[in-house]
Amino acid sequence: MSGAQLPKAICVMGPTASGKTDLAIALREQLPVELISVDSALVYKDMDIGTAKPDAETLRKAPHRLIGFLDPAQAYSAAEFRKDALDEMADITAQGRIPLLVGGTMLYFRALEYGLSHLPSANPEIRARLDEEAASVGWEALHLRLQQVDPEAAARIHPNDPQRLQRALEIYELTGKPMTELQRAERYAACPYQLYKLALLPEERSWLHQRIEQRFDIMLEQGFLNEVKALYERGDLNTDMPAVRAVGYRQAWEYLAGKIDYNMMRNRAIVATRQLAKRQITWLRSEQRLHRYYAENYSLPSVISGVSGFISG
RNA sequence: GGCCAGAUAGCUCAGUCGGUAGAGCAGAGGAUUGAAAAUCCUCGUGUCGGGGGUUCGAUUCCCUCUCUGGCCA
Repeated sequence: MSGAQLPKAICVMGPTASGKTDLAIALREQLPVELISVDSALVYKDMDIGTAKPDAETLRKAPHRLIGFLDPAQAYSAAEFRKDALDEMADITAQGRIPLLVGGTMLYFRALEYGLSHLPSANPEIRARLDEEAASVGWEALHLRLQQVDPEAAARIHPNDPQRLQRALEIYELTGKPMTELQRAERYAACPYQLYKLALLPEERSWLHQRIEQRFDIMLEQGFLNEVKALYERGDLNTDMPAVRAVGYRQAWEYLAGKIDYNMMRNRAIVATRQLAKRQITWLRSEQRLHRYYAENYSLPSVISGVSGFISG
């Protein structure tokens, strides 16, 4: 139903450790595509090993956009991603190539495809104040307050979900309008591209679990702890920052702070990665018009022929 | 070899003054609009180590065997 004249773009989705990067690089070797990363952790500089960022040599041969451009002290957002990705996509399209978006941050894919409501961006002062309030009166009290100003949002947001509670209250303070009302209004234009979405999903969860564990041990061998130590010793980073909350980094941080021992760090990091993969898979289940391939044993030629059909179709 | 303490959900453990059991973690399912690798919600039947005894009834008491710690030789 969307215009056939729209430029094309490809999405390669999948949970962490499913082999998305390898597939994207293989596709780039055979098709006129340029890669854009869709990953909330890969945006950071100095976080290479623990985020499983493609190494320098790989990036030289197969450049990825939206990788390693942000300092770990900075926050990023789905809205910024959407804008940055659209800019990169326009650039690639102007060169006569096709954007291939690869990653595992499903909210970013959604924001790109379906757009976002017109909402104010995060306001650190208001958030800090709400945190203080919550510390003294508790989030339940703030949930009650939300009930007064935006009963629908209060009904949707669980009292134990501080992050969303805070966001809803923040929006109300910034705009004087309930978040629900703003979300009902029209969203920013959705993606002005024709998307071909494919996903790598494990047929057996245990296969992914094994890969996750092996990959973390390789990261440790590659000096993951030194990488985190360098961040830790900067002194200006803390565990409230999105970068430091990333899977693996958070656990390594606790280890460096002497709060947990090495084995606990390793186990918790692996567990956190499995849980991340599970959430990613949950997103993928509800994804519409998705071309699904088994991560364990898909056939590259058949993926290529599917994508080529889309490109020339 | 003797003595003591254990053996209960995938793991760590609680508990039943005898009426077949429950937490945390793990795991699974779900939500997801400027933090999203985040933040939340829901889900717990397992020969209560094996065998025997007492009892209306034993995972709970008794005996015995096996295994695991610790102490003494």
